[in-house]
Amino acid sequence: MRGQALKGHLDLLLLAIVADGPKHGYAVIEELRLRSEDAFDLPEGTVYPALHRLEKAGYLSSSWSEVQGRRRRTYTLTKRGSSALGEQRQSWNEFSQAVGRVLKGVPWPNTP
Amino acid sequence: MRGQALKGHLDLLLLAIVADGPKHGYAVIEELRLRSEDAFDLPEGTVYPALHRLEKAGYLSSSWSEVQGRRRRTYTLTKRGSSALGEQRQSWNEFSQAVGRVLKGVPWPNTP
DNA sequence: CCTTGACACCTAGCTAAACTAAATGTAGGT
DNA sequence: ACCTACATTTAGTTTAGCTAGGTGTCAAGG
Repeated sequence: MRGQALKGHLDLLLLAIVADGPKHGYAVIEELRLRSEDAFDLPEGTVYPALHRLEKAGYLSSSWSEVQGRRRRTYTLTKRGSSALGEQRQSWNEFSQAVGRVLKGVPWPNTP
Repeated sequence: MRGQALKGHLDLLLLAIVADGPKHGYAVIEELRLRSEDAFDLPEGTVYPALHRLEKAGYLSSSWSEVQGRRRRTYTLTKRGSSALGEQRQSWNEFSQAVGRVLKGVPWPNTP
């Protein structure tokens, strides 16, 4: 599934990563790859704009720092971001369960 | 979740519906709403073009008929569509499990 | 009779998300 | 000197899903 489409669930994933502690963009990418066991190996051009989007939306805040000559932008989950994460977890659950029901086949109870 | 984004998993859902027997577009929409318990209530502008896409891709074949004065285009899953469905089921499973792992938090084993 | 709503199909055009493909720059190793 | 890993940025392409209309049949109700 490498380099595949995240299709609208990227925000959820990013918020979930940052929820476990502030991280800079590059570290978010690594963590996402690590946690998903290589399923999500996202290009920078996907993640960085998404982080900007989330900050603009007020879900993340960022601050610059310099570590060994390299500048980093570290993101922290805001309060709004935290509640957004909660909602998005919820809707992911509903979504994935709904897909499960569709894939399972006919919805009628057993008619023996 | 009504009127929400399906984001790339629509093909899978449509193939799964038609896999349970040939159906015309309108019936696909109803069946999808039924099976998902109202989670997926898709506009025609979403479903019809998707069915056309799937037919063009060789996953569905269609034939016209007339039932009580109304013309219907009925879609049937092709062999290629059937194997595509198999693959897409698989990749849905991997995808949803990967999301699950990310949402669950840190991937390391318990360190007591 | 005429309107409304369910049935049944179609599509031009908009939007936004994910990606490609570049660019910039530091640090460390060969 | 060059390459790779680290770290960030963004202009531009693609495309999926949706909006918002259009066409037409049939049955029911006012």
